[in-house]
Amino acid sequence: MNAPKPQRASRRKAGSHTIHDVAALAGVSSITVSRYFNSPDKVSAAVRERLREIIERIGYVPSQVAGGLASGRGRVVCAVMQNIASATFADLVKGMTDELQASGLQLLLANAQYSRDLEENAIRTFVGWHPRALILTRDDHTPAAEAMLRALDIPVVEAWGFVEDRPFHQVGFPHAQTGAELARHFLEQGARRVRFLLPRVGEDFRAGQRAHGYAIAMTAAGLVPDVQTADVDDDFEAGARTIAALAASPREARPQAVIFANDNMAAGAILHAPDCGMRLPDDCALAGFGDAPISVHLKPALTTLRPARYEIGQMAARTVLRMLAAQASPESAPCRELLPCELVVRDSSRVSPA
Amino acid sequence: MNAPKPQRASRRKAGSHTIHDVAALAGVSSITVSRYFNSPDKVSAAVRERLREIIERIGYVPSQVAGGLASGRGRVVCAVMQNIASATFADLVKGMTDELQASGLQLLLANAQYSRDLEENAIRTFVGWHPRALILTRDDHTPAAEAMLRALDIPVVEAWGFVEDRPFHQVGFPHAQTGAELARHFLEQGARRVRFLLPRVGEDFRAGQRAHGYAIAMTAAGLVPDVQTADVDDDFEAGARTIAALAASPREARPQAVIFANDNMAAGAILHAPDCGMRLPDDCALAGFGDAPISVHLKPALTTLRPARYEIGQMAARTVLRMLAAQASPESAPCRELLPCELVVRDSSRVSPA
DNA sequence: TTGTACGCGTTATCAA
DNA sequence: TTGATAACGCGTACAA
Repeated sequence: MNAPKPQRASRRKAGSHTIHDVAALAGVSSITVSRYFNSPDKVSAAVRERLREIIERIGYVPSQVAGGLASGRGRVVCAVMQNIASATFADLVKGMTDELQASGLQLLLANAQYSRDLEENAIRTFVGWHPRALILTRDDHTPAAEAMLRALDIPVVEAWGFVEDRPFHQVGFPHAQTGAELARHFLEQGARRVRFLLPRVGEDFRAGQRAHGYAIAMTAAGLVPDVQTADVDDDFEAGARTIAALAASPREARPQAVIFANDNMAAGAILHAPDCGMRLPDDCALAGFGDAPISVHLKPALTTLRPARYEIGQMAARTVLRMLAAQASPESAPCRELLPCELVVRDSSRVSPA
Repeated sequence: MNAPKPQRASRRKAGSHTIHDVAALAGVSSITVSRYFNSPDKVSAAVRERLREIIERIGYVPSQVAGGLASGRGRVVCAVMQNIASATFADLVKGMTDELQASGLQLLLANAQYSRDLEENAIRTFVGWHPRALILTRDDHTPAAEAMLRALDIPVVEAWGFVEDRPFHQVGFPHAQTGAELARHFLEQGARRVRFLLPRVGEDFRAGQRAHGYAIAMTAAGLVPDVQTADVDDDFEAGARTIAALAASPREARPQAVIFANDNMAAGAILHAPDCGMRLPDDCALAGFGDAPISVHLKPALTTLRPARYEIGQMAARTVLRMLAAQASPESAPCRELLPCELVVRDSSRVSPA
């Protein structure tokens, strides 16, 4: 007497197998197949072998989507980069993926292009993916983003920079201090006139932080900071113009040393120096930032700072894994991983006696 | 007289809202909230406004995981890169994300490090995510990978290279032809002795393809190909050693032109040339590949090939979007998008009269 | 070691 | 325009 229930059309996609298909073929229940993947030791060796063969034969792959929904813990970690295509962030990404891959976690990437608003958008999108953790690459979020992060209840890592008094894990190095370190490198050699050159495109706010550190160090030494900004977008060209301008001014008036905000600007200066009759480092000492592959091959070889890019990405991922393994409550104190940003002294930064 | 059903503990996570929470607050059913996001025009303006306010207030974000499972169409596109941290692949990734982001599609990345086996692993992992499309960066997959791809029933794009007779969409350029183009550039200037220098680390098989194209062009001109391999890993160092070796051999014996497999090797040669007393391009003409930012600033400026990296990534994503929009059956002929790889002639490649 | 029942948060289908 | 119901594919809780 059963009223025939209206038969719903199955929404299943053809071609794709499910855990039930495997179970049916093996003559076991689907939960056994689930255990085969998630805790194989709870399945008898005989069944295990039978399942292995069937899974291999039909090419079954468990659905991450269904699994993530059912368990409430998807295998996803999200990261917001500031400029995916730059060497810095590409190296960070490689460090993260190398580390996460082994744990079966997928990295979801977004690109914020140094914009706080784009970062907020990315975070909002990521919330919908219910990630296990979030990796960011700045610490000055929009209020809305900051509110979302605090409400999230998952590990949040701020990588690349390294600041005090944040509620989130820090993995990186303090940028301002590295700027100061370069300044002192020149001051200790007796230089008094040291300039800092920022790129015209100001989106990389870390460069500004390094300039700030430089300014502090200069002031502390009783000197006047001399921060200038390039007048062209292309970093190499900016460096070339800088050295040309120096060549045109009398020796007593020009800086004894120039700190470029990045290696490309410094490389532009070094490559163009012969054309202006500037002999480096005798006529002017130089330093850069980033330890670009070419910096050691320039003549003179470029003094620069070497941030542990790959290692920061790796450590950010490792911190995520540690927090997930520890089931750490978000209340516990955030991790603080200080990674090296080494001063690499080469020929370009030798200050000539006045 | 209802037998009290054993009350199951809810597995819901605290803090996170669901579509039902929103529905309850608004006094509508959950499907209406679903419609608010997926087809707002089917919801009355009054309800729409009420929902907007509530969603904003509690910070609700729809679950991509649940939505993907229910609809069978997750908002995911997967891409397998060969070396995430290299400028080439970083630019490709940026092109893809820029294009996909606007469509609300998430890019899942994997790194195969030029290994076919790692690529197969990545594809297998990606299958579990039920992506809407797959973007690969080579065309010579393992048999198992090839089988998976053919069974997948989603758009598959092979980007960066560009070959014939593949069942998948092609977006890129033919690498062998660009090698031949460089060879002809020198042959047309009257050079007879032209060398091709490969990096020692042979993982970038595209360089090998360019060398092959070079060899064909040389043979076609009745000349003997001269493909050599660097004896150090560092590309700059390899270039420097090459120029030093040339300087040590008599002019009649050494090549009139050298094609370096990438710009870094060529840059190493140019930077080291003055130290060996080599005057470029008079003593030897040079060319590279990749149009690195520095190539135009070297002295002499480097002749090189400029692949449309970003545009290839962009076009790969665009092809994916087109196929998804068209609901194209996998049977229809694959797209073929040939993107430019322009020869950029600068001073370094001027061949001196014999 | 294996199985049953149900829930995860959303969307497709059908009905009103 | 709105809603009730079932289904997506899997994991958890509990029972056997």
